[in-house]
Amino acid sequence: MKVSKAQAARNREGIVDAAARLYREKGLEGVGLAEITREAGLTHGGLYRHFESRDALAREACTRAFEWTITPQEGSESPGAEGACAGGLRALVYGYLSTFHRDHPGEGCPVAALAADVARAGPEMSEVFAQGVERNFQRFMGELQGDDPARRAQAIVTLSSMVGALTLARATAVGNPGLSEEILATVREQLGG
Amino acid sequence: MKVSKAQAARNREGIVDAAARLYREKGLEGVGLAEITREAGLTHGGLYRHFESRDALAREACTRAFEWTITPQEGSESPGAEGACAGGLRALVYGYLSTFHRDHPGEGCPVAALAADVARAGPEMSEVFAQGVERNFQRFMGELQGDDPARRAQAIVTLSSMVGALTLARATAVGNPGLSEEILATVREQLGG
DNA sequence: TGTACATCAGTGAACGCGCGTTCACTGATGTAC
DNA sequence: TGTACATCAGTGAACGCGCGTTCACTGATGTAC
Repeated sequence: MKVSKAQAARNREGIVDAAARLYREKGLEGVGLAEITREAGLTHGGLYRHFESRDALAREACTRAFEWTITPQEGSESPGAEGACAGGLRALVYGYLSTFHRDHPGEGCPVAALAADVARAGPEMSEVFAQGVERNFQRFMGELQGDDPARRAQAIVTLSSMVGALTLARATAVGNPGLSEEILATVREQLGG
Repeated sequence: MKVSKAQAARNREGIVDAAARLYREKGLEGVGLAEITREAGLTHGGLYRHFESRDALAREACTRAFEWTITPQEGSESPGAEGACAGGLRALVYGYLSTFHRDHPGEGCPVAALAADVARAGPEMSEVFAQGVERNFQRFMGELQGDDPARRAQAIVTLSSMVGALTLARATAVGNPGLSEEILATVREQLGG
């Protein structure tokens, strides 16, 4: 049956939200359209009223996932002995390299969850992704001090380390939990002081 | 038709080699058994004489991929002004964070290519992967100076940065080539001096 | 060394299954009068 | 404001396709005598 325009818009948002979460959890190749629409409380047939194709939905889901932001870890501000690290930055690093973030990719950083899939998903997806990455670099530069080119370099290096460490921690989490925790702890202490 | 034991062994190796390359190129979910056996010059039916299942082959392929080693980049030794970086290390970093490595995942680092897929592939695969990662940390520590716990920490941080930077560079390569090159250059100059 | 035959690596058709996509249909919405 | 009807979001069956896996079969290998 038909549905009000407002409800249709809400349904569309629900599909994008479900896709953004499921793709991060199971990978771009690991989820079908039936599962995504079911998660949004719909059936798969109506999906093409909203999206041209599976790839078009995946691109919107990727954009949506990039609206995610790191949750600063509470209690890691260390007001006394401040390391080689600006105030808010330490909490960001600790939040990103946390066991919770490692174990909840569906609500986490889209770069760590999707980058490898994106590299194989064609030019349009790569463009969407590159814009998200650039926006993250900009946002991260706001947290840093120093002159501009050096600030940007530091943002790139720090974010690369965080993405790499989280990726390694996830892949080793089940097979060698001690190693996984060691990677998280080592890199967050290095970056966060 | 039957085939000599020596030929059968060679065929088996060929399947594992093809799988190790194709999985790194297209992801664990992006290649079928038909394509892998075809690449090895065989048909798909006989695969189960050698491997219990698709997952068992994938595990062997992952082990095989971890036999890969970084090719040091020639001409990047910089014998005069040595940075904050040991001799052979600089060439390793420049080889890893090269455009060539970015564009040839099939013969490259299995961590950057497969980590995200491995995180979703179950406990046995995670164990295989964790062993490969640990072996890479050990190998990298051999290139570093300093006392042991610090050496290990440096190996973990450096490898995390390299994996993250290569992953980011690959995902953005088509959509924003300038950004992709900037990431590679920034991180290799930071790590390699 | 020669012969007879059991073994088994490899072939290719077939299976059930889930995928992305299409489409005839339903019925509440929203518009024209 | 009320009525008649066109619109179109959503349903669910159906499609062709490729997947992992199975299996009857082939015929060279390698062994027993």
